[in-house]
Amino acid sequence: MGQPDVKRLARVFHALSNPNRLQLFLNLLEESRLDLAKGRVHDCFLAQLLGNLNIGAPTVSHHVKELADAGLIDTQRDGKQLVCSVKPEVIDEMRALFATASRST
Amino acid sequence: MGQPDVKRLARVFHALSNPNRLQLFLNLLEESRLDLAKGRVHDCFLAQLLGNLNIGAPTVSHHVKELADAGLIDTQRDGKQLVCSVKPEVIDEMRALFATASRST
DNA sequence: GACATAGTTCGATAACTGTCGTACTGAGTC
DNA sequence: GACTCAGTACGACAGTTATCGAACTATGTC
Repeated sequence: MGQPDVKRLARVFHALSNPNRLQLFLNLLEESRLDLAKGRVHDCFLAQLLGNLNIGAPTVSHHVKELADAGLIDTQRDGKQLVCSVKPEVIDEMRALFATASRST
Repeated sequence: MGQPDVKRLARVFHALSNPNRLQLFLNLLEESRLDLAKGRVHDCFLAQLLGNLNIGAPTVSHHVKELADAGLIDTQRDGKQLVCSVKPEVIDEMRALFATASRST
């Protein structure tokens, strides 16, 4: 028994374990929230997400692929640009994981 | 804005990015839940958490330290044994991070 | 076709990580 | 004190990772 998805979960966490990659993801998450507030679909170009980050394009590309492989984000091309979006399922999974946990009183 | 705690967050995720370490943490989390249900403090000895894990003592010790360094757990000695407990604050932090996020459907 | 833009692929490399075995420490028991 | 038990410290080693620069692809514009 035991949870059989520990490996997959670990891969998710691993994807978030690099500061730059995490920042990338948080930026995207932020964008998604904004877009939800506006009631439209989030269409976030990669270039937008970089803002702060001080890393080269190849590295970014690599990070995006890692996030996608871990199932954290979806990507698709729109012309020249790459459109990124957070996968809600993983968010739900995270929420579930920490939901029942102990609470400080 | 930009969150200044990205590095710390990344360290937390990093601590959970190894399958064995994650399993260790999940076991502890499970124990905590059980203990909360029983209305008593969680007093989980390291040895209990191992059950499934197929790794040597030195490695376990190393992982425990990583979890503690990342602020995920607290440890203290009780005689010969090591007592571990999940730090609620981090759980809260995680919950907050994923709380507002997009929801499917 | 020439050019620009946005991202990718391909090594290479320095740094980090997980695991181990061995040796150690500290607590408790006889 | 001798012994066991639970965990720790230390070094070593194989494997992984983040980042880079250079060359490449694909899309769109002139």
